[in-house]
Amino acid sequence: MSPSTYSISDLASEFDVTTRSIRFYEDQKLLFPTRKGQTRIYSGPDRVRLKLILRGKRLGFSLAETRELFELWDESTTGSMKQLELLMTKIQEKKAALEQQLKDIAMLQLELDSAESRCQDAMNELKNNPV
Amino acid sequence: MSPSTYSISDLASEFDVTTRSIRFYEDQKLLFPTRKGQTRIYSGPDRVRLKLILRGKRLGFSLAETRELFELWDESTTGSMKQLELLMTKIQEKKAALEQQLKDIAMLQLELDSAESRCQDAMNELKNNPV
DNA sequence: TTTTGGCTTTACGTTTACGTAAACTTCCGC
DNA sequence: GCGGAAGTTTACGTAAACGTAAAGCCAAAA
Repeated sequence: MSPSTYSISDLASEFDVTTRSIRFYEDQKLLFPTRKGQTRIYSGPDRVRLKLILRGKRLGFSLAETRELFELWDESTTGSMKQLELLMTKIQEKKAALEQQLKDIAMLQLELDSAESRCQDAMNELKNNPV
Repeated sequence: MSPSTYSISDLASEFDVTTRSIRFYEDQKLLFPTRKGQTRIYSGPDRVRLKLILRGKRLGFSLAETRELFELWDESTTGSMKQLELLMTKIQEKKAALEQQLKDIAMLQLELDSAESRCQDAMNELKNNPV
């Protein structure tokens, strides 16, 4: 079964990032591993956070954005109505941004498909009509 | 009907970017407007290029990546088989990257939906059970 | 004619997200 | 008990993508 704690290099190799990056995320208040002496110990939830950070990055989220979401989420457990409404707003914003991204991807896929077939045509032409 | 040429501020306002950015893209060999005296004149194809640059940016493409695709595409008209094959490879790579992005978005949408309903629950709870 | 608005170049500054090197501790196997 | 691997902190360096003056050209309006 999957372990319940991880070393920094465990996570680094699993997600293919450098330990430097992981420490940097901690520096930016995105991760809060516990310590055993000086050594960082990462829990299951820590690991999930890292996964979310990286997913966010692949989608163009800045670390600051991701941190803001984490903070709102964390505060929401103890939060006032105001806090909850703010969180809700941010969630809607991100959802809307993802919708826009889906559109962008769809457009780009069409263009790449078109480019692909033009490219294919050119290759066939070259085969049948060598210079 | 839509004009066939554009000033730099036309494009800047249409796409909501600064003229500084547009000039920077030119500096990075992504755009090649003609000149009337010193003033830049953008054609329809130039405008399309800018749109592609910005779409790429929203999807996390670096300017260098986008430029490489542009260059391969431009060279493909006069290109050898080698060139065409390289272009084809790059197109496949981008398509694969977009597929990954679709997965990331799907995952994140699920998580945001879940967060949204938890948030909604917490808000209802607060309404029915005020502190 | 002057001044205003938009364009230009040049160049240094800034933010984000790390890379990289130095110098140090801790533990593990031999 | 010693070397090496893996961890740590501190701190300067870097690439990308612009921001932000500074200083000047040029055409239309006042």
